[in-house]
Amino acid sequence: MPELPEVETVRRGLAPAMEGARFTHVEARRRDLRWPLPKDFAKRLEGTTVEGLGRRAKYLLADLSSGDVLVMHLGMSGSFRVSHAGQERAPGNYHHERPKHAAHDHVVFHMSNGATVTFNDPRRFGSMKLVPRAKLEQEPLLRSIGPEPLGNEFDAAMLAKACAGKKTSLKAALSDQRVVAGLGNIYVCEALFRARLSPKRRASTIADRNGKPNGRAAALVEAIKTVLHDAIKAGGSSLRDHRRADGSLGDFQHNFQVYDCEGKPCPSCKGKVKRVVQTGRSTFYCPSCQK
DNA sequence: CCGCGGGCCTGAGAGC
DNA sequence: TGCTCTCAGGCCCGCG
Repeated sequence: MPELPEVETVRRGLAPAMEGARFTHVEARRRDLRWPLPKDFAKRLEGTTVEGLGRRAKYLLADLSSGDVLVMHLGMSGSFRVSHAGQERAPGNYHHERPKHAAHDHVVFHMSNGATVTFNDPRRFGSMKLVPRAKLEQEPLLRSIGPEPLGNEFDAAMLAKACAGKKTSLKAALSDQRVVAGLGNIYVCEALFRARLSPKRRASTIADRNGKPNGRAAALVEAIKTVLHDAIKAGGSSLRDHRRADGSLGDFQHNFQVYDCEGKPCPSCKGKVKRVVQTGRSTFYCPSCQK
């Protein structure tokens, strides 16, 4: 899945189909997602209107007229597709059959504006949950998530404070949603490269003894914001699963400097990009540029 | 509390 | 061609 730029791309694609529209019919074709959908999932949605579609970290949040918030996560392989009445019928197919479901189409929203929004997720690490708006603050899935990296309040002081005293690596710290929201394996690698910091460096070394930020913290914040902005502008990265809601691919994978570039020349020094495994996941970096 | 490793799933791609 | 193996963008949980 999808890290922050991919989720934001999906949100922007879904918003025109969902905001201001009512769920006329909901199909919960498979309820055994990461967490089982409740039996009354479809019933609780039908008849309600989507007042807004937002995002927090890698979660999509649909604010509903019923007073619930529909919390959605794409897991590793989840995607949404939007289609409109008539569009799904192939030319020449004059039988008035219901459109066929593709494999792994688990949830289908039929909207009052004629849009059909389909959630597809082969690995089923994705999830949906209905949470009363008044209880959103206490929602365990969201409660301990750190600052939004593109928000004004996310700065060097905040990142340094979150990393101060951490014995773990910068790679692990930035991947921790409690430190900063929305980064995953790709954008952590890319941000560290742009900040010229080693993924193996101890996280605490971006702060001084009092938890105040140093130049490394400032460079890292700048790199995170830049890489996320650029990736959103490109519609996210399409490696295996991610597509925009209209089916088109994101473009940012062409701008990877190190991610998935093992053995290729570093764009900066022309040395070789190296792959190592940290906490069970691949890390890509340039050992000579990133210190 | 912290940090790590396992497990959840399916599919794509490499190697034989 | 077909089998087996490894790996994949995330995150919760239990362990030490």
